[in-house]
Amino acid sequence: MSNVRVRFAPSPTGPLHIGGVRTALFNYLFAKQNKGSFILRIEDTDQNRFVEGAEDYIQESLKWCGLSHDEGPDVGGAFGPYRQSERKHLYREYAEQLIEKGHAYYAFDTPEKLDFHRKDHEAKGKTFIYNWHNRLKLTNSLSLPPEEVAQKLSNNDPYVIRFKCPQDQTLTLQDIIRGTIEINSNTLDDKVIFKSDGMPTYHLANIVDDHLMEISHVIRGEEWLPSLPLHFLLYDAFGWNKPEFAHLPLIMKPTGKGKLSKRDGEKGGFPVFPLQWKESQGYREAGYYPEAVVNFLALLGWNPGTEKELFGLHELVQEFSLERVNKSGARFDPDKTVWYNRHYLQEQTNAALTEQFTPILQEKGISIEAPYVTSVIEMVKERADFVRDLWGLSAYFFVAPTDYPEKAVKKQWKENTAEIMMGVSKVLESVTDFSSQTIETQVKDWIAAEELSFGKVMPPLRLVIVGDMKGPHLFDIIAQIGRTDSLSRIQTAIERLG
RNA sequence: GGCCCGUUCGUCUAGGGGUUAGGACGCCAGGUUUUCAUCCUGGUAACAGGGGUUCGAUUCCCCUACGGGCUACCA
Repeated sequence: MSNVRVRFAPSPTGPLHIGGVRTALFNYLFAKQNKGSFILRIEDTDQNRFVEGAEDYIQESLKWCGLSHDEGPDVGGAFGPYRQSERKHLYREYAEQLIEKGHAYYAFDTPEKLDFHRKDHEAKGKTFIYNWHNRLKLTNSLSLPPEEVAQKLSNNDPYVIRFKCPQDQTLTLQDIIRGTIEINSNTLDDKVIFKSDGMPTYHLANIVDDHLMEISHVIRGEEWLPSLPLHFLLYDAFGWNKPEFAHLPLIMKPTGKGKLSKRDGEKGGFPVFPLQWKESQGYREAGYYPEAVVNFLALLGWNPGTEKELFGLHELVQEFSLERVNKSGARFDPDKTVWYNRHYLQEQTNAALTEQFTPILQEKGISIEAPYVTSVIEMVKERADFVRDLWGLSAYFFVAPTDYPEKAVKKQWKENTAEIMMGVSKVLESVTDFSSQTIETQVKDWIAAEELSFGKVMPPLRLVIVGDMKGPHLFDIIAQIGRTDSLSRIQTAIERLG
């Protein structure tokens, strides 16, 4: 494929949704696979919906995911500017070009009037469509005498420019994912392409910019499929070559109806945004690795056709293909995202995890040398899904237990347990080389010598050392916390439990 | 309502005219660990329904149902 150029074109109206991240990802993968360019274009033609900080948020999100763009508002490029608001001066000329060619017309109908028509039709159980069957009954440069049109224009009467949709045509559309789609042009409406505020609508700006920026493939969400006929028509009206199109399936709610929304995240306790946005937490803040987010997003709607499902970004670039993207919407599965994160956490080195865990330890008021933390991590990391899980899994390595679960005490603390623990204390005091292996051998020898059973010694010993019936190999823990701490934990437990 | 897109285990999906319909997540059970978790092994569970076409359909076609999207001077 020669000269692939794709763009991710979000609107800065709020935080980037996880579905938007996937659209960006698929664009990125396709571009890189074909040695092409991945372009970021900001579609801010609706000044009413502009949200402060949204563009920065988009940039930061893409960066966090590792999806760097080759051209964009921040890095520039040969086809700039990359914000549509900064390209404003371009669009009117193209809209007027369409009018000259007879593909578009001025329309003077007020929003109130149109609203009335729509409500009126609805009341009668019909749908109001501004197109071939009624455009001559409405107020526009097709229905009005030329003098009156000229008059209105010179009066600066507000107007929009509408695309004149052709009549009685069967349009044949091509989509890489969906194949051939046929549609009757009579069901289409004369979309506004240029607004009365002097800005183009999405449709015009999109086509003009994709053309000017020499976009080769338009990869976007399925919500755009209904406007594909218009876009085809627009390209033809301008006499331009079309890019290829691929409409991605949507990401749906884990349960219930409709597409994934901010509310679902709040209800289900999982993020729907890559980064924190106001009160909504992001994947980053929730402790996800970007590798995990990229991996599960890639497999949501795409698969390699093999049983492999662990992919780094680089592997995805190699193996991705639009042809293997599914047609149907995919329900979002929060459990699987956790599973992916777990995988990427296990892949971290102990040193990296130590670094990631240290801030959490500091928050808990623990300051201890890194090698200690690293060996603790080595012991507990296989149980963790997130770095933050590490604290719950390892707190007893840093802080001696202060109380013991009632249930465990009841089950493990018998009449002679204190005495047995005292005996274990003596063994621990006498162990010369305080390593896990040595401690284990000597304690076991002692148990044998005393003719005790493991069940009478080990469970209560775990309870006093850990403060709970959980954790790694007990002798590893004892060796890790050291002789002094171990002895004092046993002492404390005897005092408390009698 | 109209237009368009879709429909394989609960979920993500593989597959494809004749298969024991495969994998993953989740769930359940067993094993390991004298703990908990991990881990290992196994199990549960699906072709939306009805018509065609065909020797044969889950696979191709049609209809229905269901799901989804769009239907703004929003993207």
